[in-house]
Amino acid sequence: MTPAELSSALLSVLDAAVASGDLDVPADRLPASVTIERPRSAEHGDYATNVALQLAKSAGRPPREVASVLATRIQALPGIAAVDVAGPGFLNITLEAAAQGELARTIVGEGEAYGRGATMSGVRVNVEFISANPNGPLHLGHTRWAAVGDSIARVLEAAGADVAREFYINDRGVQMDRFGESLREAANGRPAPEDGYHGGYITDLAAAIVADHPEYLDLPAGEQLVVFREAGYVLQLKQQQDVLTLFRTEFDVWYSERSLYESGAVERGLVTLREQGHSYELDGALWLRTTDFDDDKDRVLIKSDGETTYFASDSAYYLDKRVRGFDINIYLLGADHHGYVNRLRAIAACAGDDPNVSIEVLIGQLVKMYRGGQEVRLSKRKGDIVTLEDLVDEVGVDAARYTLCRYPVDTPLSLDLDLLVKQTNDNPVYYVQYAHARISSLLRNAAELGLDVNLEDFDAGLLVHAREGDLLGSLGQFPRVVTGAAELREPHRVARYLEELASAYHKFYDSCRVLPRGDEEASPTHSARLVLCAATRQVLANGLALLGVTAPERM
RNA sequence: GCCCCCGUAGCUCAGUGGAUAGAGCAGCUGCCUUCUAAGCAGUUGGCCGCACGUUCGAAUCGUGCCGGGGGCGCCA
Repeated sequence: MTPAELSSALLSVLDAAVASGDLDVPADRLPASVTIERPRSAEHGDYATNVALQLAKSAGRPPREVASVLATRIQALPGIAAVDVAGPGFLNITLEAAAQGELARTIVGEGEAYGRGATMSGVRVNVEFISANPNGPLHLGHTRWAAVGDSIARVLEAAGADVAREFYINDRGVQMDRFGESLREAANGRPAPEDGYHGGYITDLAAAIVADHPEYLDLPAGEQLVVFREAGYVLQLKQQQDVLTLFRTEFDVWYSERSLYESGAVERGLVTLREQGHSYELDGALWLRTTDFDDDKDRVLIKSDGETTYFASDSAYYLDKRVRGFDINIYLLGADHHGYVNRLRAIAACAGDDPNVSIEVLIGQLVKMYRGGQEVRLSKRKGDIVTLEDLVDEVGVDAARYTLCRYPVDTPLSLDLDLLVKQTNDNPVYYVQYAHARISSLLRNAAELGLDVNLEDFDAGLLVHAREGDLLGSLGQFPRVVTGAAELREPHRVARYLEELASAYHKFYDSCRVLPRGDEEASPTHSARLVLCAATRQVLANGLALLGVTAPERM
């Protein structure tokens, strides 16, 4: 029996109790679903529900009395071993071993589909993340969004949503010109301009461009800026794309800011905003009245000198996403962009959308990094940067992705590079991966003994050990963890869950022998445990896949 | 000044209003002649920043303080 099945069974019990008059609760006070949770302590049974506590007021009776009415009826359900009323009115439910053990069969049968759901089926979601300027390598901040954004997309897909991963290329504006200028100066053997970029990558890029196009150096300075800027753009974007592929983060859409202008999207966007009546002219500039929607000041779309602002691009970009038919547009932005939240929401509102539905801005706190006990400062201008590529070289894709996904994004993150470099079990990713490798090895050994994972002869009632019960209980939580992570856009819940599951497995492994020893005959218990192992391996693999981390067969 | 985030064990951090607040690391102590010891078991460690409020029940929700970080542009 899965937790979901138990929950709906309890709802039926509730309805029956009300229908028969045992409980007097108005129909509109009945819950839509019954919450089931795993008690922390084993003495509180396999599952617990607080439904009696919540209903006590509507029923006009003490919680324990409500609980006791329900307990009698729950006791009569198939697969229930015991029901206790505890504390202020909790119902603690213990399942029969066979009912609980059947979960292993369900998981092995469903395979990769176990944990996937349909709660967001039919919802079209755009997840935009990283969105860097193509004028330098992706740094550690971008790396956090790469790992988290991609995992959010994976978790949403697992919940049934139709997801597009999108990277907005900030390829317009003065930063690009500074980039071109810095490349030109480097190509000519001159130091970078005061407000330009200084990193070693500039020298390398400039050299690569000159190698391909020595004739660029013969052009006038103004033209050199343009050709170096454009050639650098192409090379740098390609480098970003390659490193993201290495990081297992694939985008469905690379959306160029320039293309908003070339395609007429900006024009169309300005027309839409004017039609909705929220733009106006003042002092020769065109403004959007975002203060109508919680922004603290109106924003300029077109400056008095005729230039469009970055905000105009943002508006046009949102309106273009809208035309493309997304129900929810998720933006992952750094903490230094929190001032953008209200104006992005105001864009949606000005366009006639409900920002509470169509726009979600996830503000992530910055990543700090320590090496040798000293904070590593990041500054792209100075070239003193730790790139995504550096991090992957040092700790590997798995450890990097897992570590970055393990924390909620609104927590500032401190990474100790020395610790990550060690690749010991200081890093929980190894603990989880080790569990998967351990099971894989065990299943290989089983195959050599001629034992297969056999669902036909599987006797769930043999899984009676306390550690087996704990493991089954943990396995049952997975679907709820996935939908919760999707709804809350918090993939770290998957990582934390996997650590719990791995722990439950290691404990089981320590006290329950799976394979027959020596000359021992293979018993039905051995077979049943083998199915339990296979189920655990499946859930570990499914969970790691949601984080973009590999599930190794051997370590 | 206004806005956002954070404050939980020595350190890094989990904890979607539930029962005795958890994990890893660090410290101490045990467990490998048979399935991976990257493991398991035990032990040490807490005014959940402070106060008041809402609730049957608050680390969690509200208000006010205190402390730390970040942000305010006809910049991009």
